[in-house]
Amino acid sequence: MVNEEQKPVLRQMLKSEKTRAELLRAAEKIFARDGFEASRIEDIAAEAGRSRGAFYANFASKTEVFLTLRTLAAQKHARAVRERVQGLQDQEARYQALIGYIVEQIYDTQTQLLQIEFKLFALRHPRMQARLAEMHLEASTSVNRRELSDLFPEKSSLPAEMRCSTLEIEALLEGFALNARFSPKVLDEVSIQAIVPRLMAQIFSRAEGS
Amino acid sequence: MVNEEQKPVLRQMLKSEKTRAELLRAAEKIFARDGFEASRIEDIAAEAGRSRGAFYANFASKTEVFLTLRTLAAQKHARAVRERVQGLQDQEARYQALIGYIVEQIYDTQTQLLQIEFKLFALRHPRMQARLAEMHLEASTSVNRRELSDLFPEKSSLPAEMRCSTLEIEALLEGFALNARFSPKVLDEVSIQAIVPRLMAQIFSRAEGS
Amino acid sequence: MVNEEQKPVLRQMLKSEKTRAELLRAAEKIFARDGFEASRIEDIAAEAGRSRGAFYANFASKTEVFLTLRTLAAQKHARAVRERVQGLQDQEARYQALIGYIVEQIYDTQTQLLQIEFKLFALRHPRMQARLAEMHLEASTSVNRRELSDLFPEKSSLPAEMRCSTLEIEALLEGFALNARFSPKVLDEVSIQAIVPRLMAQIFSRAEGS
Amino acid sequence: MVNEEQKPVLRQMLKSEKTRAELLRAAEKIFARDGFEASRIEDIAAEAGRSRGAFYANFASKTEVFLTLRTLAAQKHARAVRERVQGLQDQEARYQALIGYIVEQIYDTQTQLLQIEFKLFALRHPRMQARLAEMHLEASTSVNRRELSDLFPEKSSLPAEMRCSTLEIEALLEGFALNARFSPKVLDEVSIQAIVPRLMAQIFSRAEGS
DNA sequence: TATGAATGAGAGTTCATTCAT
DNA sequence: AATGAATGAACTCTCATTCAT
Repeated sequence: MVNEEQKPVLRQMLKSEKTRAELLRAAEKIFARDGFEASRIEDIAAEAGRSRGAFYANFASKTEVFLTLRTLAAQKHARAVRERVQGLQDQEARYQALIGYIVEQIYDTQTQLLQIEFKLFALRHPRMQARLAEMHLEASTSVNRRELSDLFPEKSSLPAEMRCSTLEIEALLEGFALNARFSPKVLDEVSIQAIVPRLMAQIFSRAEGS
Repeated sequence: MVNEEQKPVLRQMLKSEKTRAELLRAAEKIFARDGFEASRIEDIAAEAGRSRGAFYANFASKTEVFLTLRTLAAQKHARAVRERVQGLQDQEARYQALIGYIVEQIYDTQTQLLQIEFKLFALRHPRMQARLAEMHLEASTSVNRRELSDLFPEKSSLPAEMRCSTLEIEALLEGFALNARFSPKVLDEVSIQAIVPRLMAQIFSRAEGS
Repeated sequence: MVNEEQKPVLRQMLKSEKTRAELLRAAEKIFARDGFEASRIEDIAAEAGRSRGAFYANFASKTEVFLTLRTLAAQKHARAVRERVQGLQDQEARYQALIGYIVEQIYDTQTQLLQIEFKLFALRHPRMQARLAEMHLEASTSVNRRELSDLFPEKSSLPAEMRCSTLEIEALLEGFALNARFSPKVLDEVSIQAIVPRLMAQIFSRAEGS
Repeated sequence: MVNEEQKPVLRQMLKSEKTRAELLRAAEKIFARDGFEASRIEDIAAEAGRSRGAFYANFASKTEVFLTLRTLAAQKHARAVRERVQGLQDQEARYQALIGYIVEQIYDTQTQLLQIEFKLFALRHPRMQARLAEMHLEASTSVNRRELSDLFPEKSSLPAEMRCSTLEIEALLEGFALNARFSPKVLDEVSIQAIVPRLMAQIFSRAEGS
């Protein structure tokens, strides 16, 4: 049987995939906790229950794992939007689902802090900046375009504007996530719920209450 | 005579004040450019035209100079607001002056990036976080309170809300400054002028056009 | 039947011999190219089209394969001398054949560089040095003794001198091979042909033209 | 007085020069003992009674200190030749002085092993090789040319040949030094004294005894 | 026997900080 | 106060070797 020979190899590959996945999860946590610069490979490896060597068997460098993480985050984001929006026939329902998802994002502080880290990283590595920004926007708007094209007909026809509103929303998310973490007592959930949806409405060109 | 001895001492003090000022200016630039972690004392000293020794003669550590910088920035911010607003009798004029100043701030990327760095620093040093957040808000709202108390009477009576809107504005400024630097082509000056004032209005008046 | 079981075993042994031979060839190339210290097991395995595991299935360590290589080189050298000299009845012809073989050796840079690496290795591992030097000379002079005893009758009776001239010749070969590789433009083939045979003659006959 | 201010600075510079000199001496010893690749910065620093940091305050890298060492060795060599030869009016005396110096060199095993290391380094770093070989020969023959031009009139007019004989002599020195260290019992001082001067004479185009 | 993921000691290098001047 | 040589801990990354398969 073919399985007789493939099984061990397959098991090894699965094991290795598990190590890689563990390392990615660990890296995400450590990067968000300590920031890119202050994160130590050893901490990432330890968090994953692996050794430094295992890290370097799976990633070429600290930079590589960081950027890999961003690509995966973009994919995850795309999947999440799709899941929320698909199946909803009503345009208003889809809009509300989208807004709901975005507001939720503020509370996923780890993700938002990583986004901030990623953008700081990009603008501090001028050689990569243009490429990274392009990749980031391509990933973000490709989701929006496919899933939300009919939701904002007047905008979807203008990719440039779509990219722009994507960044505007991200600006809100990142700014509020950072400040909520910085001063959770002052910028608490109640305050955020009170203001963010109204700001979002402005971005989506909808007057409040319309 | 006393002067015989004081003059050189005075000159020394002035010289040392100049060194300190140069180092602070340099630190601000380098921290904004490279981030707190990646900034090197040597680069700061070199940018100031001084040596590592001069740095340590004026500051106890990298952390100290960074935090000193924040205090100074808060004072500078207070002075700037005062200058813009004072002398304007008309309430609407003062409001416009304030809004104008805030929008301007987005383009002072160095300052906003430093604010982001500062907040990231705070939330990554849990022991200091509460104290740093308190200091930051005290400095920010003390300005607002004194200068703007009659401008937003209903708010100034509620320090908690004032602190909250301060953070909301900062969230906007930081989020937009970061993303404008990350992707200047997409989030250009035109886009920012189109959206930020409207978002600001939401925060201030809590109703568009009110 | 015995064959039922031996055949696969034999096949396995042949396969493993091939692997071992491939690894040895690869090791020789990599060691000569990069030097003992800088050579990586992974490079050797890759050059042999095998994996790290195959290497360790055949050799206990990097050191072991390196020393094994020297033993094989000595045997190969012995075989080569025998093939050149045997069957030549004329003493002068045998001398010329020998000189010819030695001069050829200079151009086998890989072999000479490995000899240099081997001797450097020996003198940097004091515990092994005496043993390695003894092995090396035993291998080298055993060839000479058997094959060349009647060629230099007065010398073959003095093993000590024979060992000495062996090292003298090796000194020439290694020195010239190294410098020819270091500066091939200056120490080119013409220069080498012009000088090395004359130097060799000095070592063999201990008098020019005798 | 000018000294009042210069003294401390001068003392610091001297101290720093001493550190650099100590490190160079230590590096020479360690490189010769362990080889370039196996030498550890920590060992060099410890041998110099300094820390790793002191090493990097004086040299950019392991490679840099190694190459610096070669330049210094070339200068030292030039000085030594000059000292031996200058003041000797008789051409034969100068020739003998030169030969004597060269033979002596064989016993300076540390220097010869470093030369071997240097050449191995060069041919394993193809990008630098041509430049290193050129530098090396320029340094070596510039000595010979100035000091020995009238000694070998027919050769000094042909720089190419001079470079060639330089390499030939180095080949001898390196080959014999290596093998003498490899097997000191067999290739002892007596054997070397018996053969090397005669080989040298061949290189200098002088029949033995002429 | 052979694979290659994983280990972990140890390498070169950096840099905040100290200290003699 | 200012210099800059020196320290040494800590970093990223490499690689000989081990081990489950």
